[in-house]
Amino acid sequence: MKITLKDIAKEAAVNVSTASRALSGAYGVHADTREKVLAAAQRLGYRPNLMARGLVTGRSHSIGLLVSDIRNPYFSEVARGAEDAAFAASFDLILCNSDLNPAKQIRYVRSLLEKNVDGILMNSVAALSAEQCAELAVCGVPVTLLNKPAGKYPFSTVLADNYQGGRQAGEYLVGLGHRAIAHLTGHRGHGNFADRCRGFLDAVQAGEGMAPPLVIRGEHTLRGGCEMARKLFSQHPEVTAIFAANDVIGFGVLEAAAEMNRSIPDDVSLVGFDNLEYCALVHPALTTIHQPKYEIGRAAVEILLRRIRAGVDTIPEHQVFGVTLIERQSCCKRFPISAQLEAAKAQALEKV
Amino acid sequence: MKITLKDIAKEAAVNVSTASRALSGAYGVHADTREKVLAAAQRLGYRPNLMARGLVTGRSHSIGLLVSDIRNPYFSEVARGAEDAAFAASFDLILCNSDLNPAKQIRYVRSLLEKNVDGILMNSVAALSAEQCAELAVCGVPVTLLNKPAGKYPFSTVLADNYQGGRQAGEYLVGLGHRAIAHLTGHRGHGNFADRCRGFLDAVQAGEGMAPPLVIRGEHTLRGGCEMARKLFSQHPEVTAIFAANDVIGFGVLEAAAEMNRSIPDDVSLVGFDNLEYCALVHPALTTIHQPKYEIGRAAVEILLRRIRAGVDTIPEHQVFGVTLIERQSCCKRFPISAQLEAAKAQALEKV
DNA sequence: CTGAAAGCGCTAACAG
DNA sequence: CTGTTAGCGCTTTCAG
Repeated sequence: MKITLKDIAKEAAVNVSTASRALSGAYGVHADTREKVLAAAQRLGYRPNLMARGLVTGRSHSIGLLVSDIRNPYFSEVARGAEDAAFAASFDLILCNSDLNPAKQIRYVRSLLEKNVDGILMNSVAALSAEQCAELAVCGVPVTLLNKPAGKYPFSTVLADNYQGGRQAGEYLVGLGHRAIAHLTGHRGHGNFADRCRGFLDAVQAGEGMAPPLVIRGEHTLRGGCEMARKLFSQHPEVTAIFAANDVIGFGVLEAAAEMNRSIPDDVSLVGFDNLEYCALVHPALTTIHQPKYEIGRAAVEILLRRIRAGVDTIPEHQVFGVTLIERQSCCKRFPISAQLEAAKAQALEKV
Repeated sequence: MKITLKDIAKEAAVNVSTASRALSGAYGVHADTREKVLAAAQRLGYRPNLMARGLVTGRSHSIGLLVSDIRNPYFSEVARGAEDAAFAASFDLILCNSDLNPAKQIRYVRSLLEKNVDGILMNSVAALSAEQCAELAVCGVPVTLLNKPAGKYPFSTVLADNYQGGRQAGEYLVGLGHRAIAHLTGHRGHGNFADRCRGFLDAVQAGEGMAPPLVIRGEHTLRGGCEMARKLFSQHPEVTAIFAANDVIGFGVLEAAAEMNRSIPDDVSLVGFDNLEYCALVHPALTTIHQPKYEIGRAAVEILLRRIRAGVDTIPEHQVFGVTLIERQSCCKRFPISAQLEAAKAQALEKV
């Protein structure tokens, strides 16, 4: 038999509303009565029913977290940061794995809304149609997007500086002397990947004597990375460096390389993105672009929480986190055909 | 303005109760009226309020998942399996990270109960006191434990055959000729680790000419594994093999070995437990005991769901999954002092 | 088959 | 400061 407010009101010989006030620690209740109520609640082991409370207050004290797949260590880091921040604010986190499937995504959102979540955190609205985005925009609760610019919609966003990251990766590889570089990324329309790609392409195009960069698209998973790399290795022997749009893809490249007897970094250099813990453990250790995953998750719920308190109609916040290149063992210097060109440039510089 | 049942009742010119029945697809409502109601609901974009429904039905259609840390790839696999099963049954999953902290754990449980979750899935009640376990046992919702025998409490359980796994690891290492083997594990009282340890010790004790096995305890994380291994390498140069209680600890050993210039497997062999995806990627690839993580998560919620439907007072189910050793590159054959002994045995066998 | 009414447990005016 | 009174949105008897 569950203990309700009514029970403790009776026990303390007061009205339920008084009991409610006493327990919610509000003003307007005599110290003595409060004591009495608190004691009764204690004695009976009272636990409030949050559904009932939620029904009247309209808040559930829970937020939805929609990621493509929690098994991706990137998302488990983000999720942990998010959950810690939620816990600190006494909010619960409802975990949803969308697999980037628009139907699943929208079904999750609707279900979260039916449960009256106070806010939604989501990874990718990539696959969503305009109507679906519009539905989200007016759903009545604040939404913050992870790693995706909000575009014209009133969503808050928290992102790593994906453009700069892509650019740094590109510049690094170009600086190492690579002239034929491939980029392995996810399917088109994936927001953060698009920015990484742009940054990378800009860096490559700024290099001299570069072969036109090759962009290969596939699943952004270990399996996908492996498949893309197999294709690349067999069809494009000329490329000497790869920029993988995330570490997990990079790990797939490592697997494919081992399979096909291509040495990394001797035959081909590899740069990843995310700086997962496992980068240091794989062989060779993966050079990558670091982004603060845990902090992104935390910041995302903090921003969401602020907006929940302030109201959906307040203006959305945006936060971008810097990224840095972490050098490990997956890249080598190269002196390809353009070596002379570089030497000449060096001479020119010395004369100045 | 949110659309309620009342709105659609008015729109369809029926009573709310009729609308309710029509929408819940129940018997006892004329086909025509049902059509009318469904059409109205469609037109107005009606979405039921699950808090209100839950308040009367007493069910929330959500279950709590309590793990120590979702960043551990073991748990993200389990969580994904669990979430998929929950999604299939239209249940939501509330993610909680306990860090094995009893205070946090109990706070989560209480908060879940206040939210009226229909069931709880938890990883470890290790640190819980007897009273806390008792509280859980009578909390009113079914509980299923992951990787932990239920003991005397009425919890369902889903576990890998941890004893056999530990035993297989031990036998494998003994069979390879190792005579001084260490076991790196978590702190005492961690259910599944205890069984792995027993299995391992039994295997070692069954070996001939074995040095007494060394058991070192610490955090069951990469950091912890690293620390334990550092200690081991510096204080016990005689050990030639390590059984890590899980892969993550094993990864820590790899890191420590690299740091201290100990070669794995040439100087010391290493076996892990879990068979995480990253085992194949680390260097050297980790030999380990495979357990079906995704399936464990899925089975756990399926069992939980069955019990939710049948009632808390039904008898708990128990399911154990088999494990297998996966050979990779982290182990070497050894011919230590006891080589003669083995040779002698071999001769003896040949004569038979 | 359908409507009326009660109530899930709680909060929030509104009087007193 | 405290009690009374309404609901929140829904399901579920209970009559009709």
